Amino acid sequence: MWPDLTLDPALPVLIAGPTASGKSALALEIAARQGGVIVNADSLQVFDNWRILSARPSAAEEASAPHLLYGHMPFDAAYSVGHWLRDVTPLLTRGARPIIVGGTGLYFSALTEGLAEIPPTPANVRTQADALRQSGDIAAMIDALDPVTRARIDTANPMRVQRAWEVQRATGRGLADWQDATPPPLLPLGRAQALVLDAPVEWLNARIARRFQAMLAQGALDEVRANLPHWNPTHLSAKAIGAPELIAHLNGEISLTQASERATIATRQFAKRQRTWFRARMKDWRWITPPRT
RNA sequence: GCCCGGGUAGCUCAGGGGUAGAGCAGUGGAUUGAAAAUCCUCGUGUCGGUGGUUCGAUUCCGCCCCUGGGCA
Repeated sequence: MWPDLTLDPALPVLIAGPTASGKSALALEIAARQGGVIVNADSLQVFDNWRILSARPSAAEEASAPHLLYGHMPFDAAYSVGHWLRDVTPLLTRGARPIIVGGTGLYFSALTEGLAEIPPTPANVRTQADALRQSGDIAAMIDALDPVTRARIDTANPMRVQRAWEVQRATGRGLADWQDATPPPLLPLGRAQALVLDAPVEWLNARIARRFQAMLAQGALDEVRANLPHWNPTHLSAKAIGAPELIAHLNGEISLTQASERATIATRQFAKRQRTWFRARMKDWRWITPPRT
């Protein structure tokens, strides 16, 4: 399948790639050939409620090699790149050689480039910030920032503004200042074998469409139905592509065909954003083209 | 066959005598704790065809073609 892929069995492997590009299959193949523990680097596959919809490895696949950080968080948990980095840290020094695989570019950047050690935002500060942002007074939040942070962030992006405001408010120190004090990375590129799957757009788009139909055939609708009683759009797990669409269908708002179309389009748009991230941030990774299937 | 609508960007449609514009889709980009999130950028297309009127027609008129509805 991957004939010319030579890897050092002792070095950690990183596998990034757009959704539906075949990352998990590659990870399994490497684990089968050389051993190692497969570690999730995908922000949605950490949740326990979306096995099918988030394209997590199947139970059989998980049984064929050790898998960590998959579905280990409850559906209503808060999770972020900071949590993930703390979850990954012990795995880098203990146990089998990690094969870290996922589509969340930010997680990989945090791992290989470092992440500022900013304390978590207290709930009351978050609540205050949510209220401010929702009141539409972004300008007031921008005004409260120090000049360096203000110049560094995208002030047209309310979420980036809110994040900077929360850090300032909660720690009394500017976001830019924190970022400038970022510690060295846990796993610099030089100590890993970093692979990016370079999937041709047309090939990937066809796979995306096919995969959503396959998810439905595997029971995605039942999986979503099971979430209906506790559905809450503000949960992080509710951001899973396809979840809001299938919820809308179950509520009788749109047809299954419409839901499929919307979910497929959203997945394509997501893959495009991933490609942009990888192109810009993973120039020094090893780019490999998946075998045609 | 007759009557009334439509035929404009990949899709849905707006507009209107001086060669046209929105939404969606798509493109490129940003992105250090919501990142499957969030945000920014980019709109030339025989305005169905063909004759005519006009300085000038995608816009008005004739005919033709396609299409939705109504009457027979």
